[in-house]
Amino acid sequence: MDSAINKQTPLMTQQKILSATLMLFSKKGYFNTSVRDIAHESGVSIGSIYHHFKDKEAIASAVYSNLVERMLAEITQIQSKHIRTSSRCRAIIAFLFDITEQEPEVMEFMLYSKHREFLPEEPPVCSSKPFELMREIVKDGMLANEIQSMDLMVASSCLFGAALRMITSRLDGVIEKPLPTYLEAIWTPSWRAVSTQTL
Amino acid sequence: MDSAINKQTPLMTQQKILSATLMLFSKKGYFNTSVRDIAHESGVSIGSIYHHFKDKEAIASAVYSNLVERMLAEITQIQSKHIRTSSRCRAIIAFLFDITEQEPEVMEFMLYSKHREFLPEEPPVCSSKPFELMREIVKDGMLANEIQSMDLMVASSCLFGAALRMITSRLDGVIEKPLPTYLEAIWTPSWRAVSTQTL
DNA sequence: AATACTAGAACGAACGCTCGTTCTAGTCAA
DNA sequence: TTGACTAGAACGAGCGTTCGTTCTAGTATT
Repeated sequence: MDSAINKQTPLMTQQKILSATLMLFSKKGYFNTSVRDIAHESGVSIGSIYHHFKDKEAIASAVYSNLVERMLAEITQIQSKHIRTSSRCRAIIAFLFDITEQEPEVMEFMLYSKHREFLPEEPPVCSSKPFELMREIVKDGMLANEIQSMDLMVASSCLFGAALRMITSRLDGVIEKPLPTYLEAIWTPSWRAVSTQTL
Repeated sequence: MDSAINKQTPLMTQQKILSATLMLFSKKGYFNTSVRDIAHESGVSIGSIYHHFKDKEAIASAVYSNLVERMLAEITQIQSKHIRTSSRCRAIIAFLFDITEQEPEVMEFMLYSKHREFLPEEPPVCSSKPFELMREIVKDGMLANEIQSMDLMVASSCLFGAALRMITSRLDGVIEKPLPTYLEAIWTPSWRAVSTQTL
């Protein structure tokens, strides 16, 4: 029981299913992707897919919560590595820009798909934990007097709205250069918008 | 022909179909709305629907281009009524906030649905005419030295990103108060982000 | 070591249902 | 009577899902 036997299959199969699903969903969307497509793309049979997941929605749900958890972990780490609010928020935007370039499917699926259409249970993205944490960070920034005191939602939108807009534009193919190119250009005015300091 | 007879049906039927469709699409999404649903909601029969529109996609396309055209007209008018860039942009945000409250379906459909999934031909929203016009206005603002000179996409994202984020948050039900309440709160930092003047 | 047994992972043909679309019949104004 | 319009039954394709089965590996028994 306690021996280190390598069972090759139980989690690996799930992973294959999940990553194929993320790819297909971000490329074609939930409704244009059939379970057969997932089977074909992942190399896992339909029967096996249904052995591991209750139904198509459960696959989507697993993909989604994996990504949310990963985002949360990353942002939590950023929070602990930086002290000043400005460094924290800047690092968050840098992270979001990087991941948009390296794994566009992730961002595509997180920001750009209407989860409510196929995950009726799930709350909207912007009330998910990572977004809540971002607002938490902004709130701390106000308490520390780094950010002007104002409505929390307003401040968060001002700080991250521009970056998020750049991300969706990039995913739409409206921006040609990689996002990290624009990090400074976006960060300076974003921070200027809410900072207590007049630059 | 030129008499004032009220033919009840020719355009009215199309309008009934289009407005029922907008309502259903924004509530349940394209794929969760069947043509039968549209028939039932609009009070127009399936046969009649297919008499007026080639297929389901054509209905979606008509809804979409109607909205885009309407937006464009509105923004064009704003452009001509205001001279300074700041007034123009502020008025655009005010308009977007108003329409979000009065006809949330419109904004829901324009901003929040993944058109590429069901309108493969259509370019993404942010390269549609209204958005282009908004960028045009920003560009003029830079030439007039009202807005700091920087990448056009960056400036537009900074100016409108926060407002757009507020809109999607409101549509998601994360914000309880009507958007126009926040107009000043959003506008001040948004403008501060890109203005040439240090406030 | 050889055998019998068990658990669960993998498989894909088949099912039933819903969808978009077509078809045929009917209505009404000119 | 004609032609634009309406109606809803009928059709067939494609979907998500189920099910009976086979395959694989680990375990217990001899």
